[in-house]
Amino acid sequence: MAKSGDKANDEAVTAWARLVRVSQSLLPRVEADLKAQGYPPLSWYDALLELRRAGSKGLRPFELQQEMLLAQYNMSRLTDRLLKAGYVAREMCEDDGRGQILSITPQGETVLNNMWRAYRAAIRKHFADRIDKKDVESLIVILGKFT
Amino acid sequence: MAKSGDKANDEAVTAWARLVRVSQSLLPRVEADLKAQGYPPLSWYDALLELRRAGSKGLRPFELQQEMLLAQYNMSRLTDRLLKAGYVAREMCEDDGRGQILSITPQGETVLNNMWRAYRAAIRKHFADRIDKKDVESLIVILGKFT
DNA sequence: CGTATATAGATGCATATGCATATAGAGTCA
DNA sequence: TGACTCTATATGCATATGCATCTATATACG
Repeated sequence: MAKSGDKANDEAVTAWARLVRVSQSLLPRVEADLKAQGYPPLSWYDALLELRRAGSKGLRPFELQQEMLLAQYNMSRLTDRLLKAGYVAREMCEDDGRGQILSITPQGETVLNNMWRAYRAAIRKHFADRIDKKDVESLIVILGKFT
Repeated sequence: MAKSGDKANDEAVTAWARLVRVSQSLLPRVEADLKAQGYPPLSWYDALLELRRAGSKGLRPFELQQEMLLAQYNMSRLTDRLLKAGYVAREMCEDDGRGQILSITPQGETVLNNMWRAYRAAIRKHFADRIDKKDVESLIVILGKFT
């Protein structure tokens, strides 16, 4: 941040800086707690959660990729790892010869459930315990405006 | 997120999820704008900014590292890149034989200034233009409570 | 002093990410 | 149908990150 002579924008820059700093401070702590308990990265959790939501009809990789705001090649490689770990299953897509359909396996569901306990505890410890109810509600509303 | 039977904590989890999602959505866009204009990553900006703040007395790598919430080896490698680019200078520390002192070079100052224009524009476009004054102020207060 | 422990910083090796491009099937339209 | 374009997914190669460990100096303490 530097001089700009624009009060409103300066404040927005401050808010931006805090947003970035808070997330860059808290996310690694949460991830570290999960890792310390032997769990995979949060991206695995996000993918498995989406796949469970999708239920038995599964998801195409490109759908998951859009949902997770991932680059295509990162989705491709995350898929590899999840397949290798046995947490997702892949079948070829019948109506699109280029495509595949991913779905969560029972082992995937198990790890998702276990991760959720650890994740919830970490969110509580690093975030929820440090913010009051009113601020939580404000954040939900304000951040919810960013689509 | 899953069932927990705890209303307050559920809300905190929602706020957490939005915080993570907003930062994971906006940061890459901002970085992409900078990169499209030929600028280095934001971590370079942060380091150069801290070094400029420190002035002529410079900073020890470990101080910069703490300030930037970086792992030690990442600081070491960021230092390499900044040195190679000519944006920082390194001298040995007189009162600590293990240490060094980093300072920003004139080229570093130039790139910092130029990056700032692009960074400010990107913050405006992706963040400031999408949030109103009241919410900016709320964010500053709420996020400021985290450390 | 001498030994133990702590701190600053670097680095080899494994894994992850970004970038460019490849492959192959789908859609369009003459 | 054939030529073009578009979309879904994969991958080689370069760079970045994480992890463990190394070196060297500093500090503590008997």
